[in-house]
Amino acid sequence: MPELPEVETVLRGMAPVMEGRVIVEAKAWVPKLRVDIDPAFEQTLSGARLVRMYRRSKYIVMDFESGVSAILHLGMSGRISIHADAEPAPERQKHDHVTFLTDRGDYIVFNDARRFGLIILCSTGDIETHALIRDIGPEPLGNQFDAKVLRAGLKKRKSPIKTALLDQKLVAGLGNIYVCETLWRAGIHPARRADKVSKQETEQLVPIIRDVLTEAIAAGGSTLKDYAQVSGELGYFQHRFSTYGREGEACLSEGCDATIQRIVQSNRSSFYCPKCQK
DNA sequence: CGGCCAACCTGTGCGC
DNA sequence: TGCGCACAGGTTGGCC
Repeated sequence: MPELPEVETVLRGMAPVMEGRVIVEAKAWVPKLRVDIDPAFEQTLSGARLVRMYRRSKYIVMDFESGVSAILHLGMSGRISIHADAEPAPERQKHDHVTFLTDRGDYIVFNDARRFGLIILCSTGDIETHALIRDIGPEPLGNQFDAKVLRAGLKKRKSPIKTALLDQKLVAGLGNIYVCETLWRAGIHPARRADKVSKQETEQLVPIIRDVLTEAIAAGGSTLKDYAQVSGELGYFQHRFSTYGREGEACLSEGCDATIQRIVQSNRSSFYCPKCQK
């Protein structure tokens, strides 16, 4: 599920239910996900008031009034579901790892089959310098991201452009799906060396990245299996994929008669049109 | 440091 | 129906 648009969708579902609320009960049902869950997790957050939630790259940050923050990452298979005003408590499902109950009686459940996700505690003042966050590049939808920054990042890399755009140090939040979609719109072959992407192409990439992400957020993200939104509703951007998962199908570019190809780069599938992307 | 691969872990879908 | 394999939206540690 979770690249930037999916995480943003999850955040927008969680924030109205959690911001301003006291977490009456926080439960961690497992000792660790990708990293250890703080042994004091339940004690620290139970009774704490959540004052603000926001997204940084693919991380969701929850600031509590006490000065502690929780950093949440959904990994590959992480999902959040909200059970509004649930009484009695919803039965715990397989792979439900963390649960919050608010003072309004809403349950928030973090489920993650593969356990590549994480939830850690950190002082609110130390978020930006935390090892998970500090090296992340600019937010693609923010003011810090522009052609100049992107060009500087691409020029010093000899890796394929596909790999470079997946690197969170260069730009935050892109994952396999949205890099494939971006490169198709930009007409750039995923195997092209990053430092061979021209200045003009780099200038085009910036608004393309913004457009792809903005459109995906507006669609509620992409749903590959199960649900994307906290309510259980499906995102629907997957119906607008130009390349991702479309190996052997027709290129959607006007007048192009080629079919979408799949190659493997750094152990991940890349989908592209051999005619449109050079 | 840059670049590449394996590893983390479970589930699903497909060919036989 | 069952088995084995390939593959899945992310990140990182270890090795050239």
